[in-house]
Amino acid sequence: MTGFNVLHALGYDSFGLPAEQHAIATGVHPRVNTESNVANMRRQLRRLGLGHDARRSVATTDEDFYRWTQWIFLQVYNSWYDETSGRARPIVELESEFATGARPTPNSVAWSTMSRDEQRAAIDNHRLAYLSHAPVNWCPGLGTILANEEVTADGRSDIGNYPVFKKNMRQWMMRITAYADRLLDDLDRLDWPEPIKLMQRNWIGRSEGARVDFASPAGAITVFTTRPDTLFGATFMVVAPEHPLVEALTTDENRSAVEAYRAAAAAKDAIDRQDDTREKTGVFTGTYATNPVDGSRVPVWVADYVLMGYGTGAIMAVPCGDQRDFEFARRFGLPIPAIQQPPAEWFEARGLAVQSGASVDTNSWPEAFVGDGAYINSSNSGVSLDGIESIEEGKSRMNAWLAANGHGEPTINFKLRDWLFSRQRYWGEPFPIVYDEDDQPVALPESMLPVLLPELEDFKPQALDPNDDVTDPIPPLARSNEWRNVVLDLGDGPRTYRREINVMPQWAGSCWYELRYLDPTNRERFVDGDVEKYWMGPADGGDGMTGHTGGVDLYVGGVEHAVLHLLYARFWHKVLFDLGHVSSAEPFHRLFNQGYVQAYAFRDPRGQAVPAAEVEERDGKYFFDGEEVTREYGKMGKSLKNIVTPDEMYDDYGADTFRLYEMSMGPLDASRPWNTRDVVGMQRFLQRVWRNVVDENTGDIKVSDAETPLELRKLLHRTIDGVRSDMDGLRFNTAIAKLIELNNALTQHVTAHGNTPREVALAITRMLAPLCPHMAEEIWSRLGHTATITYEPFPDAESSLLQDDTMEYPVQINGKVRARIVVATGADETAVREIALGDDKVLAALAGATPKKVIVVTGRMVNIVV
RNA sequence: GCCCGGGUGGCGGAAUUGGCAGACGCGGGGGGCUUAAACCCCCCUUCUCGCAAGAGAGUGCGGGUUCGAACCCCGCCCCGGGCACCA
Repeated sequence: MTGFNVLHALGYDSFGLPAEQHAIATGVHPRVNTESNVANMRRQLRRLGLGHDARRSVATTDEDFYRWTQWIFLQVYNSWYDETSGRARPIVELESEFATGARPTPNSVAWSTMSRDEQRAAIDNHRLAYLSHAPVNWCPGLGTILANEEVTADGRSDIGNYPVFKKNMRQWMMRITAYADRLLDDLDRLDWPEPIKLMQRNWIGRSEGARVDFASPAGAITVFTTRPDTLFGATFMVVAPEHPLVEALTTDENRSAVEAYRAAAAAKDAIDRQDDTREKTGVFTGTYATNPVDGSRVPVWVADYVLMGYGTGAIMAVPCGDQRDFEFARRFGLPIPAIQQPPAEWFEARGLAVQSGASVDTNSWPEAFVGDGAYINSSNSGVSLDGIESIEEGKSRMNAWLAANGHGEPTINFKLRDWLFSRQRYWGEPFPIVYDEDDQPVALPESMLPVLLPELEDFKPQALDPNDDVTDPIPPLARSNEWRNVVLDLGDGPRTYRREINVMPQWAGSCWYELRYLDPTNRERFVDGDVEKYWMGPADGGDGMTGHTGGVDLYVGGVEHAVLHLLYARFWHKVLFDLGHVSSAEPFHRLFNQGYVQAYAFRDPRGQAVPAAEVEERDGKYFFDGEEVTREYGKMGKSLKNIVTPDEMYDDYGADTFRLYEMSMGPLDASRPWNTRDVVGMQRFLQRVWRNVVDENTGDIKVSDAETPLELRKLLHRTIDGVRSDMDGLRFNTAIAKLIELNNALTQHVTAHGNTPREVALAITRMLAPLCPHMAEEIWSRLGHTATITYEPFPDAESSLLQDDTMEYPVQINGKVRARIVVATGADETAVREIALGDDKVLAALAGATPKKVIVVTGRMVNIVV
C-alpha cells in the first residue's frame, strides 16, 4: 500500500528440547508431534490473515533445511579465525601458510617434519568448530549437557529447572570468542533496543586490563587484573582450586589441607559455589611468590572465590582496593596496606574521621575503597604513581613499566566463553562428522549431505536421576548400530567409520533460518548470493564492514532471546559473511521486542490453578464451581490454565476483532494483560463501520456521491495524517484510536444523513485494510471493486485540510488555565497577547492586577504571570 | 548487591517528548428506541466539596529547577526483567 516490496515470513524452529520433552511426555514421536503442531499453527495463523508468504515458510526439522544447517556447520568447521586480518578464512589457507612458512607453526617446527597427527592437531586447534575435553554443564535430569547460556544463575537448567553439574567431557565447541570484539563493536551499528544491546554487552563482558607474572618456586603465576595500578597493594595471591599449578605450589606441611579443600570445592555444585552471601573460604599453599613491583614476598592461597574459567584462574589480591580481597584478608588476618588516599567525602559518607597521607589506617575501614584517589606508597626505583589522582593515568604508567621490564602486558579479557555445541539427545541435527579408526573426526563431503536422523523406536534419553552426577550420558543415537557404523569412501577407499552420535543444540537451525526465507527452494545453495544481496545487503551499498550492516529490516521477537539465539545467529552470520557467502555483516538490522500477553489466573483454596475461562466474578470476588478462588496474574500458559486460544476468539468474535483487540490494547513493546471482556469494544467498532457503509436489512451500499461536509473532510485528512505516522512508528494502538474517532464522527453523519460520503468510505476502508483485512476486503468489493484492496495505495492527506483558520489557545494565569481564546491560525505573538489580555475571563481573573510577564508560545498557549 | 525497564482514573492505556493531564476502548450512570428485554443510538463518567455556576486537589513518595514538570535534576519506595565472587 505504500509501495514497498515486502518479504514477510514465519518459520518453525522445531528441533530441540521443548519439542523432545513434549514428545517424551506424550509418547508420540517428535516428528509426528512437531508436524501436527506446525500444521495447527499454520492453520491458526492463516485464519488470522497475517500476510506471511506461505511459500517461504520453513521448518528447521525439514530434511531439505537441515541439510544446509549441516553444510554451514562444515563451513564453520573448515574455517579458522585469522587475528591478523580480523576475519574467518578457509582452513586450507592456514595449512598452506603453515606449509610455506608464512605462518609459524605452534612450536616453530618445520611443517614438513611434523607427523600427520601433529599437523592435524595444529590445524584442528584453529578450527572455529572443534572438539574439546572441557568441564561442561551436565544436566542428568535432561540427560544432556547445556551451554553456559542455558544454565540459570542458581545453577539449574533453563528448561525444566533441573540441577546442573560440572563434568569433563569431549564435546563440540564453537569458537564464538574469536568474534567477541566484532560482536561487541557491531552492536553500535544495529537498530536494536538499548536494553538488549546492554545485555549482550554484559554477556560478552569485555574488560581491559593487564597480565602480570609473579615469580614463584613453582614457576611464574600469571594473573589477569583490571587494576594494574594497584600492584603496590598486592599483598597475597589466590589461585582457583582447579588451577594447574596448585599441586606444585603446595608445600608438604600444607598438602593435606589443600587437598581436602580442593576435594570439597570439587564436590560443591554450582549453587553452593555461586552463593556470594557465604563467607570466604580458602587455604594457604605454604608458598610465597614475588610481587614484581617491589620484590615483596606474597603468600599464595587457594580459594574458590577465584574461578578457573575466567582470566587466568589466578589473581593478585589487593585487599584495600577490591571488596572480595578485602573480605578474604579480614577473614584470614592478612595485612591491608592502603595505596590510595580516599577523598574526604568517602570517609564522611561512612561516618569516619578523615584520614590522610601515608598514615591511612585501613583497620577502621568498613570496606575496600574503589575509585579515583591519590596514590600513596606506590613507587619503586623505576616507576612512581604517588600523588596521581586518576586511575586511568595510574594504569597507563604501570602498564608501560610492566611492559618495559618484561613483567606483563596490557590485555583484554572477555566473560564470553566458547559455545558448547553438542547435545546428547535425539531430536536435533546430526553432525556431518564421522570418526576414523584413530577416533579422529573427519568432515563428510558436501555430496554426502544431508546426514539424516535415523528413525528410532526409543528416542528418549537415558533415564537418570536428576541428582546423579556420576553416570555418563549415552546419546540416543548410540542405540542404532547400523546407523552409527558405516563404510564410506572418503577419498582413500572404503573404510569403516563411526558417526558422531551427539546432535546439534536447538539453536543451530535458528542461526540462519532468515536466510532460507529468501530462497527456500534453492537446491544448489543455502541462499543465492544475488537474492541475499537484494533483500539483506547493506542499505548504503557498502561492504558491511563500516556503515550499514545489512540484515533483515525488521525482526520482531521476544526479549528471551537476548543472549542465546541473537548472539549465536550473529556469530554464524559473521562467519558466513567472512567467507563471502553473504553480503550482510549482521543477520537482523532492526530488532523490535514485542511484549508478552499476560492474563489473570485463578487458584482454588488448595492452591490448584482452575480454568480461568470458567471463573465468574461477583461483587469483586471470584468463583469457580461455586467456590471462591483467588486471582493472580502471569504470562499466558498451560500451567496457569489461563490460555485463550485464537480459535476461541475466531469463533466468538472473528479474526478481525481479535487482531484489532491485540493491537489496540497497548503499545507493541509492552507486556499487557489479556481481558476477554474488553474484546467487545473492537467488535462494536467494526460493526459500526460496517453499518455506516452497508444497510443491515438490505445488504445495499449506503454510500453517497454528495460532497463531504468540510468538518468531516478535515477530520478525515487529520486521521489519514495521524494513522500514517502511527503505522510508520508501529503505534497500532493509537492508529486504531484515531480510526475509531473518525468512525464515531462518521456515525453521527450517517445518523443525520442516512449515508456515508464515498470519499470517506474509500479512505477508511483502505486505512482499515492492514488492520482488519477480511472486513476491509469485503467492504471494498461491495463498493464495486473487483481487485483486492491489498495493493491499493494508502490514502494521502491533503495538507491544506490539516489546519483550521482559527485555533484555540489556553490562557494560563500563574500556570493555571483560566480562559480559552480563539485566534487566527497564523497570528503572531503580539496579536495573541492582545487578545489574551483583552479577554473578559482573563480580565476577571486578573481582578485589576498588572501582569509581570506574559509568555506567548505561538501555536501552543499563553501564560500570564502576576 | 550491581545494571536495565516501569509506576497516570474502577481497568487497559493516551499525552506531538517541557506547554490544556486522562485521547480511544472496557466498566459504571442516565436517557431514547421497544409491549418488554437484548442489540442499537445519544449524553455523563479523575477525585473531593457544591443543587448549581464554580472552587480545590491530582500522574508512586519527598524535595528542586522553570513563567510552566507525567516529562528534566536530587533523594527514597514499590513492581517487572537481566547479571551475579568475572579479578
